[in-house]
Order: sequence, then C-alpha cells, then structure tokens
Amino acid sequence: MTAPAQRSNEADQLWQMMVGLVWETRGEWRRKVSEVTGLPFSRTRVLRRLFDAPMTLTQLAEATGSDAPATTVAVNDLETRGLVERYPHPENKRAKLVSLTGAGKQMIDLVRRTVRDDAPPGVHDLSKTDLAHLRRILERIDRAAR
Amino acid sequence: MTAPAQRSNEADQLWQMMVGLVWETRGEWRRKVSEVTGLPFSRTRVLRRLFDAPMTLTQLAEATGSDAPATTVAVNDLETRGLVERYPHPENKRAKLVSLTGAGKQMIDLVRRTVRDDAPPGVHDLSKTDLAHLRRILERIDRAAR
DNA sequence: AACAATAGTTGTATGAATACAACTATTGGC
DNA sequence: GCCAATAGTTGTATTCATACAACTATTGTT
Repeated sequence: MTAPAQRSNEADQLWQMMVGLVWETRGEWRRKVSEVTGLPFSRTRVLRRLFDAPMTLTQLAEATGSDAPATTVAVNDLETRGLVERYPHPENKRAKLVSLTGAGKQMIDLVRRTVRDDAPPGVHDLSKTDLAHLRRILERIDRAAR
Repeated sequence: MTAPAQRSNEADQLWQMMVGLVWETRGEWRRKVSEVTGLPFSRTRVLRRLFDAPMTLTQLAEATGSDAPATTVAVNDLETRGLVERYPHPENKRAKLVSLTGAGKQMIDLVRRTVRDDAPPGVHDLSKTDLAHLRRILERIDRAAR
C-alpha cells in the first residue's frame, strides 16, 4: 500500500494550488528569459543560485537539482561566456568555488528588470484588502523560506 | 523606448513574489509528476487543460503555448494511451474536439492526490485565518484563470 | 602506506521540447 | 467555381535536459 494517508492538510493543499497556478504560466516566462539572456534556461537557473553567494560545484548541483556532470558543463559554458568564474576553495584543494562575475550579476539584473511577467487577470481583480492580505502572507512565507 | 512604465503595480509585484517562491522549490515536482504518470511532462500539461472542457486542437495549442504539429503529436500519444479521445466538431468538419476519457480524468486525480509536494515551512506556520484568506484568494485567482 | 570517500571532469546516450516545411481537407467570400 | 484562410497531420532537424560510466585528484581514516 502506498497509503496516501491524509497528509493532505490545508497548508499542503493550498501550496499545491499555488504551484499549479504558477506553473501554468511558466512556459511563456522561460521563453522570455532565454530570449533576453541568450542562454538556455538551465544556465540562468545556475546564475540565480549564485547571486547571493559563491558555491562549490557540488553545492550547485544540489541546489539546482542536477548532477555533477551537468553542473560542470553548465559552469564551463557560463565561464566561457564570462558570467561566472571558478577559483580554488581555500580549505579544500579538491573543491572549487564558483562565483558570479560583474557581467553575471548584470545578467540577472537584466532579467529582473526586463522580464517582468504580468500577473494573470485574477490577481488584478483582487480587492485592495485581499491584495494586502496576500502581501502579508507571501512575505511571511518568504521570510520563513530563508 | 520600451517604456516599462509603472505597470509594476501591487498585483504584478505580488505575483512575482509568488512565482519566486514557487519557482525556488519547483525542484522535484516535475520529476514526480512524470514519475507518477509515466508521461512526459508536456503531456500532463495537455491533460490539465482538458480537465474542464473539451477543446479543439487549435485551442489546445494556444492554451499550452505550443504549435499545431506539437499538439497533434501530443494528442496522438495521449490517445494511444487511452487518456484522451478525438471526435468530430459538430459545426466544423475541419476541426476535431479533444476530450478526456475516464482514464484521463483519473490520471489527473492521481497526480493531485499523490504528487503533493510539501508546502515549505512558512506555509505551515500560517495562522488559521491566514490560511483561510489564502484559500479564498487562490480560488479567486484560479477561477479567473479559466 | 593503503584505501574508501569526496570533488570534479569528460564523454556518451537518450528523451523531451520546439520549430519549420510541406501536405490534405474543409470552409467561406467573391 | 475559384481562391484564400483555417484546421489538422506528417516528417524532419535542432537544441535542451538528464542520466550514467569511467576517469583523475585530493582528502581523511586506519
């Protein structure tokens, strides 16, 4: 028995809804991001992860949900394009740290500035108070996610 | 000038927060859906769109953001698997309507039941009233998105 | 010193998504 | 009846994403 049990509490169920809603609109967005950056989408995923701090290849692989070889290839590509650089890990000669170059950071900024994806109609139709509720709730979730 | 203007109103901004939150966690989800259904992900996208009502191929292509040939292939595949069926459009002999079979509906139910990827901690921590707010709001957005 | 585990690289294979050209069948306007 | 537009199909080519095997270099343990 796979026993679905009833882990289906309100929170998970709502999360599901949210994922579903967002997901439906992602195709377009991905396309735009690729168009603006001139990069395959998986590359920008890597860039995003590096925005806050440098990471080792292994950490990157973990963070992006891909494996080590794929990560190496992605970083090679990004390095060739001058968006990222590798340097030796200070404490572990096996490992390498990957960090964004200035150009890499600019690339992310570019995406954030230009690929504003518009909210679907339903969001625009929300009342002022509902928007306020939504903001408060999302901020709370966001804070907990860090 | 591309004139970004300030369409960046509250709604769009909140939407982007939502996307950001969901996107960061999207990791396993797609994989799980494919695993549970045994279908390429793009197929389940088609199924989802058909859940509410039958559509012509052209409408489907529009709704999924792919082109006509890709849609034909997807529908062929789904039809072979018995998840979907084509029948003639009552008013237009050129067009065909595609609708879910019983098995197709069950497939979507299956996904909804089994692939609930867990809500991040922040969601679980919300108060009862915030959960209620969130549900009401998401339902409203969802209804408008159809 | 020997050995298992970790970190990264290279190469290859496969499946998925996407795009395009070229075709048939039907429709509606003229 | 003629012709452009619409709806769908077939086939092909390309790029992406993903997974795996096999390898080198370093580390830490014993």
